[in-house]
Amino acid sequence: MSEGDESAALTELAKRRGFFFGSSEAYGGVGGFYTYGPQGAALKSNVEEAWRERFAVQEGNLEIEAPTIMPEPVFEASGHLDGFDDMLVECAECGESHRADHLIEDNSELEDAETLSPEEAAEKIADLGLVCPTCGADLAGQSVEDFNLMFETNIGPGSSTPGYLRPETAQGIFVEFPRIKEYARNSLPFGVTQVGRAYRNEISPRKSIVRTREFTQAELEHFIDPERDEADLSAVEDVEVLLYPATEQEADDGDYVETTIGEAVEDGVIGNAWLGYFLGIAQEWYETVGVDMDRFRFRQHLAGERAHYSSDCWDAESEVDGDWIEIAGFSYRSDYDLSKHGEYGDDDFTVFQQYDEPKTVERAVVDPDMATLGPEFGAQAADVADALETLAERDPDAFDADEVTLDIDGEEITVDTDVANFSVETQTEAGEHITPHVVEPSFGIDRTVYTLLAHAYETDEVDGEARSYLSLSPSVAPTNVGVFPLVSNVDELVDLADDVAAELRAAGFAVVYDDSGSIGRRYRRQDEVGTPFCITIDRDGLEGDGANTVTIRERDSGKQVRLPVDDLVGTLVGLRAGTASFDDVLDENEVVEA
RNA sequence: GCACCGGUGGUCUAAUGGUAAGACAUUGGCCUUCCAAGCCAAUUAUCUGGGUUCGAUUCCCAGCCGGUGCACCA
Repeated sequence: MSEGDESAALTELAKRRGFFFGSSEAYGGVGGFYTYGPQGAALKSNVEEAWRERFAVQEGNLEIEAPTIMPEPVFEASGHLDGFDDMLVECAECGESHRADHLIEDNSELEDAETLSPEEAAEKIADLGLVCPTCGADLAGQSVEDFNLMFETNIGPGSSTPGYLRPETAQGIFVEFPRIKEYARNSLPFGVTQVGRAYRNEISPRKSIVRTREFTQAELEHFIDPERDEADLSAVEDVEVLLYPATEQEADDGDYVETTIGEAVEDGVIGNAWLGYFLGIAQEWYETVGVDMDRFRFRQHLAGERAHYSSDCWDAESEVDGDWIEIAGFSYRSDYDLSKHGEYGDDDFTVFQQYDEPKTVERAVVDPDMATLGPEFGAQAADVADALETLAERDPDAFDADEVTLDIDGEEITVDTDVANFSVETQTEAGEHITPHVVEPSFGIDRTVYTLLAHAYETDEVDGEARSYLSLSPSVAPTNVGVFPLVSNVDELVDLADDVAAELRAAGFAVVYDDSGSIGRRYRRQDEVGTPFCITIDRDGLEGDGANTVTIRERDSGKQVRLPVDDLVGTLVGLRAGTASFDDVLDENEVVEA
């Protein structure tokens, strides 16, 4: 398939066969919002379930579900309120939009232009006589527009409690950390996952479901003690990956690095073992759900691309139509998020870590005699006591004298040393409070779905007829199996087909029953939505040696075998789980020639 | 948000200043039919608003939606 055709063909298929389509089309449509049709919703749900199974259940992590709307202070703490806010100025001549704060900072001494109001920024642009970097036209007089990528709303009546739709699911995890750490019995490391919607009021949504204004993320926040918790790479060290490190991206003849997780971590290509671990299990997971690993890579963020608090960051990228699209990000976020919420929020975002051996320390302490200080200093008494405490920590020798001198808001105050009740005590410290570091694998579910569809889209020829089909993995295919009576006007065939369909549904399979038109048309229909297996009930399955048998056809090869009805559920369970291949089924049963 | 291109049944296309053609799909019927078979019949469309005009799906303007490029992507 040539470049450019893939997404066009996919979009057409997606609309026609119910994977996804632009939403609210009856009202003219709205940019950046998509509705998943029946096939797409099932596929997406299967992908989410597969992610849960791997990243929550198998890893022993904790899944939560936080609200999509949170109050303003959450986003003040997270930095989204400021950092997500862009000031744009548009050139009247050529129509280019530029970051107003960047223009001002580049052309003046000002280093914090983003703190200016839009009006102030517009004035500044006029004062500095700034011109459009693209065409050189004067920008004076152009208005500066504030654009925040978060959707704003009001919580409750009135506008006193502004809230925002979360721009990423992660904040819900960070904000609830104080409760979750209790649940986790204050023991690091532990991981918390969340699968849910996030919202960004994108300036320009593009490429169907690749960049939308409402999307689904699956995020894992793995909390560790950076001093103690080391990643165990034994399960992933031999996993082969295609890496595109920052150094290679910057080099003139930069190339991919084919290596294993173990080697990449050892050589320092991947800067952090925890990131290496998650890259490894992500690589394997993507393969099981059906990403074409020849069109998949891990790309390291360039230094300028990374947030300042992140020491290393990798994206998982898939290739569609010649473009690489980011489908997951793996970031070492240090203690940035929890520290910020600890600073802004009321609760304790630290974890108490016990030392292996309790430490004995000598500590200078005071126990100020408030009965004396109170009457003497009145309202200042508490400040004096605090100052004594501070002094004891900083300069215990000061208490050797008869008097100590304190500096209270610039005022010199002298008190008798006795009043302080100074002593040096021997204390036992069992541990310390630390702010955990966070390793964040963050997956874009919609982009994963898009990749799976694009990578699964195939065309070939069967008996001279062109066909298109989706070679989706049986583990995520929206419909597991089609059930067809060969013809619809023979009661015995229809009855057995009904029974088979009911039995498979009872066993938990998504079944499509279809008795319309020719058998070939029914196969094509299922091929096109990626149904991996179709079961046909024919006359040979009703009588004689073949009584109570059916044929099962595999989507990609079109090959068929005949097998007893009683074996169906067991066979399909193995095929869906990936513990059996269709080749195994071909070996064990009578092959039906077309 | 800007620029360019586009918007006709479910889908893909055609045509037109005088209400729209085809293919595929879909539905019903015939047919004991294993890979989009055939025959008969049926259903379904000019993105929205304004303007020009006797008359606009067609021409003009604006908007919306989509594609591409720019910018943006914390």
